[in-house]
Amino acid sequence: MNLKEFAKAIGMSQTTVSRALSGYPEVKQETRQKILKLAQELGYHPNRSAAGLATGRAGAVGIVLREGRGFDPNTTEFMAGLANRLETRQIDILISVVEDRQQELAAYQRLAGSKRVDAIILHTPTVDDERMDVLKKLKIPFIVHGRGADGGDYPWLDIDNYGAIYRATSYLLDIGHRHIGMINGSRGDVFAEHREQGYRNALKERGIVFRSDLLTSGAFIDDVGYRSMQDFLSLSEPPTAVLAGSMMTALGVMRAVRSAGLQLGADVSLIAHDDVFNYINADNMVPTVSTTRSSMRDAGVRIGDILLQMLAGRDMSGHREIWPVELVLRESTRPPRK
Amino acid sequence: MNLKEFAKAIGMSQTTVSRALSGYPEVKQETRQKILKLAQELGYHPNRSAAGLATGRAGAVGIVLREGRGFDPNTTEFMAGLANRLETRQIDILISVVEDRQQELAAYQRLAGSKRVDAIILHTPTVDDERMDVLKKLKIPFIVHGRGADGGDYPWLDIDNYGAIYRATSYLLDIGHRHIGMINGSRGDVFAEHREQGYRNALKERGIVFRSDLLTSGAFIDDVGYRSMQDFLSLSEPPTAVLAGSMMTALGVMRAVRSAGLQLGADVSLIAHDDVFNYINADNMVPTVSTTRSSMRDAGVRIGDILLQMLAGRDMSGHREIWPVELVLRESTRPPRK
DNA sequence: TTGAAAGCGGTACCAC
DNA sequence: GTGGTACCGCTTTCAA
Repeated sequence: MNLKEFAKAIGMSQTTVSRALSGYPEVKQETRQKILKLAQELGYHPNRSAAGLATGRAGAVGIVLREGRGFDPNTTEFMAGLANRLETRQIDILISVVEDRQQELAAYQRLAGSKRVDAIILHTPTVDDERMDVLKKLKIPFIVHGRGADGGDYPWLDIDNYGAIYRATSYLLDIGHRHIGMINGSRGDVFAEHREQGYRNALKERGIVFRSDLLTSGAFIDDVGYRSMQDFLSLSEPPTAVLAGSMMTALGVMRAVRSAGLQLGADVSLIAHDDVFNYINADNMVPTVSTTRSSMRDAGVRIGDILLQMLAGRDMSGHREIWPVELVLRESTRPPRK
Repeated sequence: MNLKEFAKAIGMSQTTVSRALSGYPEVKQETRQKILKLAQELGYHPNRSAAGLATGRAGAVGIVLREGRGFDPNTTEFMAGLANRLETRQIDILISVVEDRQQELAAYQRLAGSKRVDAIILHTPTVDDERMDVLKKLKIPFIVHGRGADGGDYPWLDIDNYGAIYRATSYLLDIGHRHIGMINGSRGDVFAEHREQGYRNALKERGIVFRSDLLTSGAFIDDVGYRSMQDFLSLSEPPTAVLAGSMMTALGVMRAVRSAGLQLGADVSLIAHDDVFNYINADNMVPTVSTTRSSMRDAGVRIGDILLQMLAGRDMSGHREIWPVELVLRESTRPPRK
């Protein structure tokens, strides 16, 4: 059934029906209620393609994920929050998966050019990220989860990665650690650079010399945590405390510590960054793991909010948000053995 | 730029341009190449809403996820495969997130009614699943990942959950275990029922009496594994081997075993089902974990294949696929202590 | 507050 | 092999 048929069936004009269903104010309250009810009963749903063609809006936002990186638990958690928020306005999320940067740019071209989405969400910006410029040229609204190296003139929302690691490192120094290892995110990702700065500055302020053999970087997977920790433990002067970039990394670290016959907390301290997943919980580990905590899901919800405002035509170009990160101390952090 | 403008700019008719871009055979090869090149250069992309309106096809498939269940690592892995396959034909994936079954059905109504998607992917069917009937009534093509309790007359792809657990259980019995715990998926999910059948039948064939205190069920999260295992260990006759429904569950099991001062492999054997994630690896655990293995990602790719055929108009209604599951033995399985 | 009708940008039938 | 043009179903201006 289309609008014409439906309007005829209930004895109204197409115009009035369309207005009633789209919530325009000029329709009498009573008329709207009646139409809404009838649409429900007869099962009439406006055709999205037709509406999109007429309005120029797609009613969807796009997000492009890179093969092998995209669908990790982090992104996933973020999307759950995002979807949850957008669902309230019937805005759908359109997902594309690409293999490399090249293809990603092509995907933006396609999504924007064919007007398949009204806005785009960019995530995990890198130090030399060209994507923001590309999207600007394509004239499609976008928001960045994370931030560019330049903190550019587009809306973004990021957590305080610098502050989180600065505080975590400072805390470890406060309780006496002098050799602190760090297993960071991938080199070139802005958030990882920020974390490294936080780490280095905390060390510098206490006059501790930075040791390059105590810093590794890589994807947030168990294996990277394991190998990095093994490498650390084989050093002539191994770290007495370690910062892990994610809970997955932390799992690997814990594994390496156990394999070496050491005890977490007692022999080696650990603070991991926790994006808060429901299927893996720092409080449930043995020992419980200290974390710098920030909810990926909440970030998704908030970005959904901002997107909805952008779609409503509000100018959000100057919007920036930096979320503080909690430091939650648990059993995995103790002063070093004498 | 729209078709009219573009066609005029390159001195061709709209018809020819449209046909060339959509790959219709009647256009001369040479003409097509020229048009393709020009479109690229001038940055012309057909408007998807307009094309959708004219063809009645949306160029997207939909998948509805339930809050708190949807975006787990399993679904996520599946989607990566799916997206990868659909991308080759520029079919997008549209995601909706809902809170309960009620809302899920409403989402299908909306997706189908407004012709936002051309097909729908259903996953994790339950024993009394009404969704397949709803979609049939909505007359929208769909495919099920998993299968209904009735193995109904719609396309589906599933792994051999029954066989996987039957074999795993049989193996444990073969090497001498007589008390085998099972931490299953959520009650009511068809795959979990199949697994339970496999478990029970293997026991029955060896004349082992089923013990209800050795069977638990719940979400595939670390915590459920931990608690279930703790409960098992507190029994007067605890199991000497355990089947875990997922790798997340396995992590919890391992935690409980360690907490109890026991050693995996030596004191308690473990076989976990592994959907193959890249960020957590059974080979990397200590000890390495035996698994029943099936790639969620591959299933996503294959479902993408089938969907593309359905969209091409092929009748797939009788399509069924059951994938075998590998049993991979590692260090976590050993004969019970005497 | 309601209605008639002109687009929105493609597709695909029909003619050449 | 190529081109003219009547739709596809909704939104929104303009008029009543």
